[in-house]
Formats: sequence, structure tokens, C-alpha cells
Amino acid sequence: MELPKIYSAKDYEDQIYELWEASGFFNPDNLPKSKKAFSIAMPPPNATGTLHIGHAMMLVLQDLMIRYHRMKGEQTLWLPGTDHASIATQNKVEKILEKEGQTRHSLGREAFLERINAYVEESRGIIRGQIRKLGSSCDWSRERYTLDEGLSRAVSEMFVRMHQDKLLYRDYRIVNWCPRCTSTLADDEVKHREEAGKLYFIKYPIRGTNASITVATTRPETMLGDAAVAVHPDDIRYKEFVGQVAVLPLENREIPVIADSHVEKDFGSGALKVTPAHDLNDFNLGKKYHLKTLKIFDDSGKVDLSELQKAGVDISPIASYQGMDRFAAREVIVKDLEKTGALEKIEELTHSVGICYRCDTVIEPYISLQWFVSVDTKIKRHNASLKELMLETVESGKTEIIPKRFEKTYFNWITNLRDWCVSRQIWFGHQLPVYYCEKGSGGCGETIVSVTPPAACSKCSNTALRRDQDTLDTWFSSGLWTFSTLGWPKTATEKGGKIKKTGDLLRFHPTSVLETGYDIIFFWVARMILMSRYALGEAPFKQVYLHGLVLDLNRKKMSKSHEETLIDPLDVIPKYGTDALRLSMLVGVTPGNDLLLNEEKIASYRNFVNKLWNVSRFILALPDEETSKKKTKTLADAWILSRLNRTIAEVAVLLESSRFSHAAEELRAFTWDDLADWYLEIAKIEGGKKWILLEILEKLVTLWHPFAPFVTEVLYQQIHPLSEIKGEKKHSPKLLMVHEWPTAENKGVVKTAERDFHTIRSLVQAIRNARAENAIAASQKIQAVFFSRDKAQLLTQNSHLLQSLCRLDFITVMESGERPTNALFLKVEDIEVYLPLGMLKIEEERARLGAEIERIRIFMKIITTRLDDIQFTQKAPAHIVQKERAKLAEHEEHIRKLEKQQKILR
RNA sequence: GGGCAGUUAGCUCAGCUGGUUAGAGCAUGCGGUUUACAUCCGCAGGGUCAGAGGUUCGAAUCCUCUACUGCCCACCA
Repeated sequence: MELPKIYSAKDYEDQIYELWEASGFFNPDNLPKSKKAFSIAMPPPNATGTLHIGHAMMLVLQDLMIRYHRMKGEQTLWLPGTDHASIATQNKVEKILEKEGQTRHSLGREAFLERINAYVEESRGIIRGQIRKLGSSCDWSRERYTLDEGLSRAVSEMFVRMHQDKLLYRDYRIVNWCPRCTSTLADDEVKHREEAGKLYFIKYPIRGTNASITVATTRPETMLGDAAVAVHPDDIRYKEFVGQVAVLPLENREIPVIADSHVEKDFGSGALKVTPAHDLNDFNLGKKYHLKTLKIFDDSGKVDLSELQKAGVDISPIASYQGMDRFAAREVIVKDLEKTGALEKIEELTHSVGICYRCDTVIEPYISLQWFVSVDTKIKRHNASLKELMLETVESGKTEIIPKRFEKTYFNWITNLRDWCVSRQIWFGHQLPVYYCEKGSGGCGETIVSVTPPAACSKCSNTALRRDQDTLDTWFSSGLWTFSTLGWPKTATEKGGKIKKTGDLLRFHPTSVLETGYDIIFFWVARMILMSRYALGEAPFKQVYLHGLVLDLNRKKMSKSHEETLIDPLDVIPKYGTDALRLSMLVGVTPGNDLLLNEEKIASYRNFVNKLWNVSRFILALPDEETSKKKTKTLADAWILSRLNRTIAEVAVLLESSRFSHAAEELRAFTWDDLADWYLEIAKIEGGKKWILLEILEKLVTLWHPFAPFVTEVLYQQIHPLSEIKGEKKHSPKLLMVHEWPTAENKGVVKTAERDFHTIRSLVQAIRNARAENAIAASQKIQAVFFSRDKAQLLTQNSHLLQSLCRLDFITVMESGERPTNALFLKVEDIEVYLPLGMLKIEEERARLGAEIERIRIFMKIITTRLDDIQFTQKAPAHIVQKERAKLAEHEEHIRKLEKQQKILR
């Protein structure tokens, strides 16, 4: 049972995980019964491939919470799964197809979906393995996938219910169109990027005059679809043109000049070209002034004049642009305008451009018929709109966001929220449960929304129904995640307006915590609150714990595009161990703040894990001793037990308040500073401590387990058989992961022991310091004389420690008497220490004492001025004043001793 | 344009409701094989807490302003 000198994580981890998984304790059904439940719905990783460092971050934090609560004896569920991630996954597979010279269209919808499913199946397998690698103790028996049968059913059900409640509607609106994905995007799926662009000034002649209005635009190509020129009503430059007709250059089409206060006089030329089909503002103007909405691009962003033609426009002057990409068209059109003299000038400007969050393509605003979720419609059942429900959930504290400042961000976003476009022109995902009875094919024009495909139209009995080809926004299904995974809608029945939950939904919903990155608060957190409040009337989670981004050395988000600084969890795990990686992501991290990660940091926690390993190794290798020969406790024993109890109590407080990093720091300080550096050294001196050390060790590995599960479980397996030798027949489970969480003993913290030990410790440190400063070789033993009236007994009782830890060969403890005349002088608390060094240089020592006196005088001065201030003595609380007085007295005493020592030196 | 954070030792960060001479880890320097660990041990150096003003007996901590950095949101073409 000899343990190796160095802990080699990779030799144990896989085996330990198997042990855990086989135990069945990941599943709450196998845990001891308890009234208290704790649950987390794991944010499902995208089914697009592999886990990155961001996933590691969430897994590590969640596993910490889960393990802690499980050890506290709660019914603990961590439900894992994967998200089909419609656009992201479809894009990924399309890229693979591209390499094979194929497109989704060349394959056809069905073959394409088969291809994606095969890909997803493979990547889900990889992801499962990777989640295990991090030690995640999630319940695999409850694993879900957003596109599996139950969840798909939940999605359709939700869609139908929302439609019944008139929260879903279909309309022509300006949407964010990604010409590369050939799909719409929700508002929050559009990123904005500052770009250097150009502002083109184009002259639009006024019919029947020699005058013209100059409009300014960044997108001159959209002029093909212009429907008006707009100016501000108060703009004296253009007042005379309002109501007249302008002639569109190149096309020679006539459009009205209108006045609207929306136009800003000071921007550009003060005149605006209005393109209702390709800009939201222009669309609104178009509605207001009944302008034509002329769409000029097809779904891949190429010029398409067919709609103009349908609208009766003579397209012959502009026919050459047909089929051009929008950016190519821009260049050609600018050139043509230049040729005809319509281009007045070009100005440089930086402006923000909307881009697709999945593929970085510039978004084309575009009129389109889509499905929307209304966020402002009052829902009868709730007597509130979705927006109001979302606000109320956080305002009322039904859901608490950690850190709190993100609540403001949340409120701000919700307040400005507009209707949510949920239909996507993507093949992969949940197809809309919508069926059209089309007039063109003999139907009545009815739209049927139904969970199961209807056989015939409910109105006209037409059987030739067409299902909507669109799929749903991926966030629609992930919005249901906390409850669709718990069996909804089957596990919730509604009676008389009240919802009755059963099964897992009753046990685990609302979930306890949602742990995720702050970058996903709008996409996901808000949508989950929306869905859960709507469907169940309750919050999806009681707490949201937000972590930050993982950044590299250059403070950039760690990603594949920065290969040099990338840390792949799967690369570092074999090298440093999962526990080291986990600790490096847990310690020194505050909620909501980004984390700077590099290999050095991981290496330092690898060192710590090894320290813990060696502490255990030392303890386990101590010779066995009989219980009956338990010695009476020494000061050091009382101190370390007191520190242990204090640590247990503090860690509990910190974990309960989600200050995980602080908890780990406390534990680290106890483990390394107190236990390893002091107590173990003392154990070597005092001996006979196996019994007490084993008790400490068992609690220690228990406390560390949620942070570093692997090494602690390995160590626990080593302690366990030994703990039985001591003859106590305590029922103890075989796995640390379900070991009872330690609680602080009532009388565990002994202040006198801590204070006395602190005195000894300070003495040792002062003497060590003196030795180092006077270059006394470590091997050289010296003498020491201690004078103390109050602590003489303490010093005598612990002289063995002083002797050994300071390398002293002879100790004298006196209450009073003649002070040595040729000795180095130190003062610790009220203890005088004299180190008679044969070769003491008297003048140098006298100078050192003088410098010391000066140093203390400075502090005294500060205190005296403070105490001389009547304001202070009158207004400050008595105990503070008292403290200052005591301090002053101590300084005075110290100086007296130093001066005395100066005199007697010879 | 609006909002939110941050600015503390060379680096990364703690510092809860204001109260000793502001802390930790890493890095640095010096000294160490003391039968757990050199992935280690001992000791040390290093900070006008971004700047200015205010509140207070007392401010890294509370308030105001300024500067710089980062992030989020936004339909100025």
C-alpha cells in the first residue's frame, strides 16, 4: 500500500470515474431519502463537436455545487444533455459537404437531415466522454437531447399553446436576414461590429427643375428599391421640394419627396433615401406614407429585379445588375453614378454593421413573412404579458441573479425587447407544427396549428395541406430545457387554472441553480424564464450563477482562432490532471468576472494536488498506534483541531453564499500553511499523532472533494481501511462522493489554544528571521534565553517545539532576572528573547536597535496625534479608542526594552 | 448615443456592513536534502490602493467629478 512520491492523476482518474458511475449515486433515486432536493439542468453543449475550455468552466462549477449538496445528503440531480443548435450544426455539416463538393440542396432535405443526424450522433458520443473526463457527476440515465421525441413533442405543444393564446402570429416584417445561412435571425442573434465605411452622397434631380436633392447613404445599392426621399419638415434647405417628385438616378423612376421629423438635419446631407423593403426605419416610413415596398435582393443577397417588375417598374435601365451580389452591385452602381455625374462625393465614416453571430456575414435587413412571438400581448391566464412575466420573475426575487449587477442588464434588455422572430429557413431543427390549406390548391386559406399532423382542413375538409417548411429558432426549444427534460407536458396537468406537477417535475422544478456564462443571459436565461413562467407559472430556477469568459494571456476570449494561447481541456488533463484544471478554474475566480488562464496557473494547482497527496502519504505511513494509548492533547493538537473546526465553519458559510473561490482559499491556507507547514512538522517532534491526523485527513479530503474529486477519492480509498483499524464501528459508505459533509463541532473553536499557538509561532518566526539576517548557518545550533512573566509556563511547556523548529540547543525560560549583556535582542508580544551569539558585533547591533526604535516611534507618533485629537476620543467608539491606547502602551514598553538593551550591550 | 464593470506589489487577483503598520498566489533575491513532497522548506524585498474634490474623529472601502481600459445594448441613413 505504499503510495508513490508523486501523484500521477492519469493513473487513477478514469478508473475512479467508472467506480462513481457504477455506484449509481449520480442518480438521485439511489441516494438516501431526503426531503430537500437540489437540481441543476446542465446547459446543453451544442451538438457540433467537442468541448472547449468554456464548457470545462461550467462543468467544474456545477459539479462543485452538485457534489457539495449531494454530500450534504440532499436529493441531488444534475441533468445532462445536448442541444441540436440548429444553425450552428447545419453550418458545420454544410462546411463538411462543401469539401465533398456537395450542398444541402444537391442532397435534398431528407438525405441532408440524415447526414446531420449521423454527425450529431457521433459528436454527442464524443461530448459524453469529455464531460466524464472532467469528473462531472451528472445523471446519465436522464440524459436528454433537444431533438429527441419527448422534447420535440414539448416544443410542438408549446407552439400550439402559444398560438391558442394569440402569442404567436405570422406577419410581413423587416427581419434580420443572413444571406449566407439563408435564414432569419432574432434581434439578439445579430452582433454589431464597428467598421470603416463610406457615406455616398447622391444627387436626385427634382422633376421639372434644374435643382436636385442630395441624399446620403452607406448602402447605395439599395437605391434600386427606393420609394421616396425624406427630409426634415423644418429644414429650410429642402422645404420647397417637399411634395415634389424626385427622379431616381440610373432607373429614372419617379418618387415623392416627403417630410418627416424622423430625419436628422445634421447627419449627412440632411436628406434620406427611403427603401422600405430593406431598412426598418424606412419600412416604418413606408407604412406611414403608403410607399411601395420594393424588394431587390433574393435570399442569398443577390440583386433580383423580379419584384420590381411585378410592381410595374420598367427595369430595362438597370437590368444589367440582375443576379449581382449586393457588394459587387454596390461597386458597379457607384461607378455608374459617377459616370452620369449623380455622385456628388464620398465621405469616410466608421459605423456599426450588423453581422450574423454564427457566420459573421453582414446582415441584410429584408422584408419577409415570418412567425413572431408577441411579448406585449396580455395573457389572460397570467393577466400579464410575457415581458411583464419576465420582469416580475427577477424583480420579485423568484429568481436571483449572481452577481446582482446583471439584474440591471437583464431589466434593460427585457424593457427594450421587441417581438421575437422564431421561424428559421433552416432544415435542421423542429419543423413548425403549422399546416396551410392553400387557396391555390383548392383550399380555403386556413392556417392550422396542431401537435399532430391534421388529416384534413378543419374548415373545408381539404386534405391537400402543406406543412410549413420552416424550423424553429433553436432557443425556442432550449427555453423549455428546465422542464421539458423533466417530462413536461406529461408531468403537468391543469385543473381549474391550477397546474399540478407530478414525477420529476414535482421533485426538481423549479431547479435550484442555473449556472452559465454571462454572454448567454439574453439568448437563453431570459427565454427560459419566459417559457417557464408561461407554461408552469413558476420560475425555471431560484438562482442564476453567472461565470465569466475564459481569457488567454492577451485578454482575448480563448478560442481556436488564437492557437498559440489556446488551452484545450483535453490536452491539459493528461498532463496536469483534472483536479489541477478544476482548481485553476475555481480558485481566484469571482462570479461574473472573466478568468485569465494559462498553463502556469494549472501547473501551480498540480503542485497543490501533489501537496495534498504527500500530506496524506505522510499521515498514512505513520506507524500505527493503539487507541488506548491516546496521549493528552498538546497545545499544537488543540490548535490544529480548533483551526480545522474554524475552517469547516467558514467553508460552510462561503459555499452557501456561492463564494466558491474563497472557500477554496480557506481550505488551501489550512491545508498548506497550518497543517503541512506547522502541524506535520510538530507531529514529527511530538510523535504519536496518527490517530488525530487520520481524523483531520478524513475531514480534509471530504472538504476538498467538491473541488478536486479525483485525488480526494483516491486518498479516501486509502484512509478507509485504516479508519476501521482504530476500532470504531461507524457506518461509513465506501465512496467519498456520498460521504457525509463535515460540520463544525460546537466547542470546536478554542480561542486560547489559537492565541497561545500564535505566540509560539511568532517566536519561531522571529528567531528564524534573526538567524537568516545574521547569516547563521542552518546547521548551527544556538542558544536562547526567554523572559516573560505571564507566558513562562507556556514557553516551558512548548520548549521542545522552540528548540526543534528554531534549531536551538539550549533554552532558558525566566520570569525575571539579569538580562544577558552580549546578546541579540528580540521582543515578541511581551516576551523578551535573547540570543547570545558569540560573534555579535556590538556597534552594528546597537545601530539595529536604534533603527528599530525609530521605526516604532513613527507608529507611535501616528497614534499619539490620533489620541490627542479630542474629536477622535469623543466620537470614535470606546473600544477603538481603547485599542489605540493599548497599542501605544505596547509601543512604549517595546522602546523601553530596546533602549535598555542598547545600554547593557557590551 | 445609452448602460455596466474595472483601475490595489513585476504579473494574476482578494479585501464582507469604513477602524492596527493594506493581504494571497505566482514571479524575484538570499539560504536550505530537517526519514511526506525540490511539483519542496525557511527568510526577505516590493504598494502615495488611477487622479482630484467631498462626507467622516477615521476612507482602498461611501459620494461627486476626471482620466484610462474592457464589455454590453442601440432602427442616425
